[in-house]
Amino acid sequence: MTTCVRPCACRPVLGQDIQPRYSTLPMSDQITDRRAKLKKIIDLDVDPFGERYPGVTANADIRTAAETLKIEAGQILEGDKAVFKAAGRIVLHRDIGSLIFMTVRDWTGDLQFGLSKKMVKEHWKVAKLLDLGDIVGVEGRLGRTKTGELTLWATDFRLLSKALRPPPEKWHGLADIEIRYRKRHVDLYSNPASLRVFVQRARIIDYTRDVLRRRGFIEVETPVLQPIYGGAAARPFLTHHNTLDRDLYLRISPELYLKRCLVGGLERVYEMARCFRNEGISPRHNPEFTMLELYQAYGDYHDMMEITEEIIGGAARDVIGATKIKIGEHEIDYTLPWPRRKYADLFAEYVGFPWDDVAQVRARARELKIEEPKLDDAVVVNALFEHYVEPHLINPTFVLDYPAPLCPLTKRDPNDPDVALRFEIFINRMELGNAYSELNDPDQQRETLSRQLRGEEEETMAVMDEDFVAALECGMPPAGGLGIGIDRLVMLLTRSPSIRDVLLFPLQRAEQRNGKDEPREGEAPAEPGGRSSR
RNA sequence: GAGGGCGUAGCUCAGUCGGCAGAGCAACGGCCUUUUAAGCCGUGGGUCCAGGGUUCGAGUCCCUGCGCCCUCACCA
Repeated sequence: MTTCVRPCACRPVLGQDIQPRYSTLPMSDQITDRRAKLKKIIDLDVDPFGERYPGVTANADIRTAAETLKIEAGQILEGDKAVFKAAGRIVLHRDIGSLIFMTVRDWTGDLQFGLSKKMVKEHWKVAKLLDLGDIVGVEGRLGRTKTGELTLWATDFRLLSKALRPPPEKWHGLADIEIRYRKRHVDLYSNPASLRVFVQRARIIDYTRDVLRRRGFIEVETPVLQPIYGGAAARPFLTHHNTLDRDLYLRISPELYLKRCLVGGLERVYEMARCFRNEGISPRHNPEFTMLELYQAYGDYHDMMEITEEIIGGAARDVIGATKIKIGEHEIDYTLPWPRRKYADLFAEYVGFPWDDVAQVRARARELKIEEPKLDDAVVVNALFEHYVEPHLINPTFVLDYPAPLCPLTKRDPNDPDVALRFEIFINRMELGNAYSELNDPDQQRETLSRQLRGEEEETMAVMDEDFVAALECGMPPAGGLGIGIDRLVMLLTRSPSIRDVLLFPLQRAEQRNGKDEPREGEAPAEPGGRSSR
């Protein structure tokens, strides 16, 4: 049992010990100062960590209300309509003797609170002990200062939480990218733009669910722990269940389970699926990420194109409120409908010859120093496609009808067995979604899962899942299926250059604690204070 | 995994040719009833990411390690 890390029943301890005995962290001078203030506050018989504070109006709503109230500069309004209760974190603080102005931020925006010695009376002593970063609540009257700034003049004020650590620099916020990812809580409260990204992320996901609900889909949850991984070509994470004494994989895709749902008669299903791939990390790749997958019985990949447009184009229009959104150097035009281009046509257009001209494909690959002899034809073709075509796919573009060997889970074109009825949606050169007319022929499925492409590493190769094929043998309706990378979608719509900017807590390497960071739990605390040294 | 860049006060950043470790914000003490990144006077604060080397002398040059970012590869 570790010592108590929260002031709860042991709160009086805080009043006695300025150096709290539970902390293993080095105490900077600023933290020492704040703890000294904490003690003073407790000595004033005030709870520095507040309590329920009901009836708060959001800062943005107070601003809206103020527009209809017509407040003159220098005026403090009389009457019930001017009384508001608000709360938030102090982000700017101006102490002018017996008057304090503070800019207080909640998740809707900022509002100036005004505290005067005369108005807050017995609370004044606590008010003088406030620091940047503290969370406060105020009940008061709306007014404007003589410079016209909307101000909530406190008649009552409460300290709702003392901040024992100082916030980052008030103007620049937290800029160090590494610390923004490692200490996201600090990033969120000091960088409003970061907070907004995650609010918008939630709205985009809500919007997606609304679209699917309107279309009659139900949300299901399928296993993350899977005895056999499948549904994509990727290296999995391996874990182990002790009681069953059995190795399990973290899913790389929910596909094979969602298709079992189709077999069972759940005709329209989707999942916001956290997936895990044991691959490299990049601005577009995180080991865990969120993929929307959905399956619609009796549909095909054309239905999936409609849904893709409705989700992505709709979210741009209705959540972001724009049909054109700039990211990096490009302005993406989300105006619907989006062009449908055949893979074969794009290949011929940008590479210069047909994709099924094996001799030319091999020759070009050799020029690019692709190690083509080891690879299957289709893999080489796709390498050329990625090299020559994908850089041109800036505005949303559906790429249709892929070489069949690349698509083991996709129905073949009845008129051309070399082609699979699959599309990928590209935006800003990035693959955002992937959809099939789903293969529902169990014999063909068994065959495509058995066949391995040269050029794939052993771990990423499709794995035969007999249980899944047996499910297909029970009869799966013809269906359209779609996967959309939610993180990538959020990146595009929020203009975020890295997937880490849209994940609250992206995976980071373990810290070795050289330098700027703090010792971990259980390690010896550094010498407190530091003032005496040197 | 390969290549390139970065790491200095709590935060944002300077630091010239190798010659006393700097600024702003934040903090601390003082003044101030209308501030807007408040202002003014004063004060404290550094493992220059870590370890080694070169040198009379290293934040600076060299080597090794760690972390982050970018590009590439794998992948979505």
